[in-house]
Amino acid sequence: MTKVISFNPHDHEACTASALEKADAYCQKHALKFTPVRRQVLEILCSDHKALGAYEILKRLGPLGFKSQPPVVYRALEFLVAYRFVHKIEKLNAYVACMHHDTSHVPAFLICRNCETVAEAPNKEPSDLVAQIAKTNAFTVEKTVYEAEGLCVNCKEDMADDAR
Amino acid sequence: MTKVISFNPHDHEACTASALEKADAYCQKHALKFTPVRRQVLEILCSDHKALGAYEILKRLGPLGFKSQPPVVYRALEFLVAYRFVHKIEKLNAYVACMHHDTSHVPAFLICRNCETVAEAPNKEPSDLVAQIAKTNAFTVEKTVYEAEGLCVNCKEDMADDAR
DNA sequence: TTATATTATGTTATAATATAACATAAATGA
DNA sequence: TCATTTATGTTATATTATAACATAATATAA
Repeated sequence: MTKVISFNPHDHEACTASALEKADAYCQKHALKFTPVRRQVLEILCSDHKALGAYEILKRLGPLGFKSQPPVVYRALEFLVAYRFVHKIEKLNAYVACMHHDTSHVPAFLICRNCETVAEAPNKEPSDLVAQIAKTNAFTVEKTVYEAEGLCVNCKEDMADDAR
Repeated sequence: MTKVISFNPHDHEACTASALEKADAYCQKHALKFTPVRRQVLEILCSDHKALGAYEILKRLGPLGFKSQPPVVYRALEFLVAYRFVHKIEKLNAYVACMHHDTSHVPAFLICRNCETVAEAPNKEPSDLVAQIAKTNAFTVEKTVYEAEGLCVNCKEDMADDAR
């Protein structure tokens, strides 16, 4: 189990560029239309490892020359979520760019309640727990939501510092 | 790992009575006010193993003599969720009565997209997956959301029958 | 027991999230 | 080119949730 990128220093330009390139390539390959709004929404979501609400994204689309009615952003999100370029964080009713589009993964997230960073787990296995329960009960799992909210290591350290 | 109650035939009267009794006892013991609205909301949620939206609950409160402004139900839910008598299903923005209040458990759910039944896992351990990621990243987990959506065994059988 | 504080409820208004429905335009396919 | 599908434009509205302030009920302390 390796470390998540979001809580650690990294070349964020490269991280964004990579996500966009991968999406570009995937859409090309599968004849999907990576239209300007769709690309821009993904780019906005890549700008930071935070989950953004649909209306926050919409607000940022405006100055970039896009229309700003809700369906504009919800349609783009629908596309991006359908093809897994973006995940919805159910706990927050908000959206994050996917960090591992190249693998068929079971997304799982760590959400820091302090800095609001959302980290996507770098794993590929489904949760043992849920998989077991499903199996025992002959339940066919189609979609999963695995989200843990708490404090990331950076915020814990900051809080410890403040207490001094 | 034992089977969940919700997808299997069971004495639902007893199941409801037990949930209410446990809540009663717990509130008594901890000097919590299990007021009429709070009790009624729990009873409504116990009526079936489905998740109900706040406004659906509100609609059912009306005929029972309760006020029907949103804060009425949201406050009751806030109490019930805080003390774990009820869980929120984030995927559905809806609420279910807790089936295992006697244990300090990590709630995990199986949601049937066909019959809408929500089953709470009868386990007590956190998800291995999320626990591992959290540990690797020194992340302190405070709340978790584990939800799997799919088809329950009953609905799968029904569909197989229909196809014949 | 009266004063005070706390907790719960009543009530109005509104914020935040999401979709329906129908129109037009652009791209694709026959 | 005509027909079909897919994407976008636009208006309206549905759904979920909370803020803010008032009153009432209950608990606590003097």
